[in-house]
Amino acid sequence: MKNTKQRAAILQVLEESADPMSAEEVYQALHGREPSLALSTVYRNLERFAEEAILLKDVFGDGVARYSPARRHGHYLVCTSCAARVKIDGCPLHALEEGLARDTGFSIEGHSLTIYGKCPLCAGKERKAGR
Amino acid sequence: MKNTKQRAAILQVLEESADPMSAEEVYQALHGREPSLALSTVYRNLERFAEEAILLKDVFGDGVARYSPARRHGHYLVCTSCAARVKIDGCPLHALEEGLARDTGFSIEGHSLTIYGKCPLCAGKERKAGR
DNA sequence: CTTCTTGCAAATAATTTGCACTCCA
DNA sequence: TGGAGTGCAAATTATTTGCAAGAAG
Repeated sequence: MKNTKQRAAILQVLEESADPMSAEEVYQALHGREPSLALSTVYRNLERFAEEAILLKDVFGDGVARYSPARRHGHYLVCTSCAARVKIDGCPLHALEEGLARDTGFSIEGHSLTIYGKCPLCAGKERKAGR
Repeated sequence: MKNTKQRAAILQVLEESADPMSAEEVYQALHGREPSLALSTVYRNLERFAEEAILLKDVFGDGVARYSPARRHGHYLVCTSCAARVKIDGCPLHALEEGLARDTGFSIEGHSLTIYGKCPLCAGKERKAGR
């Protein structure tokens, strides 16, 4: 994999972001720095990085794929009303994965976990509004 | 929510399917039974059912949303090469969710969990081919 | 050099939406 | 009957792809 300016920039943006980003968001973030960068280049490289396990690809409920550095392993609790997000500390799955690998012969590469619910604010609003 | 022939048919197909289905798949499955059914109706109702928590919506890595009966709670181990799927028995998350609800004030509605890896067959092939 | 990448523009594919008509409650 | 639900076709939106020009090793 060749080392290009565009690739470095894309990875840098994602490293600096606290949240997973969509292709469009990465593209917007880079318009200042790299005015000629093409959106398709962003797509191509995000996909490529995901294949190489450098980034983690996650398709959210809205149908938009978002990416985050693979090493930064985290899961979120997301509100289905306002999309507020709370990070879940710790990951209860490593133990499970070991057992699965043993039982199925799969070599585990990763996992995607998101928990959905209503945050206290939205739960309150809905109760008042009667949905 | 009114009870229509189309809605009943859509739910029935999903109940009978062992695997989560996309809108397109549901539509195809019903073409014989309900020749005039519109694809947009399938989309609208799947989305509606998901809102009502009757179905569980899950957007896979290929960007296609698939739905399954919400009561049938299951998680899968999927091969990133051939898409083979193995069901994971038991769900280790209910305990985690209780703790989260207490800590964050969220009312938990559900979660989505998929574990990725290579199945023994594909792992073998790649070793031979040298990727 | 020569192969991998990029930019651009055009092509896809999944999903959504406007509108007139239909059917359940 | 009245409004929720449907079918159809057109519109969106995210993502992909072909191709000629450009840059990395």
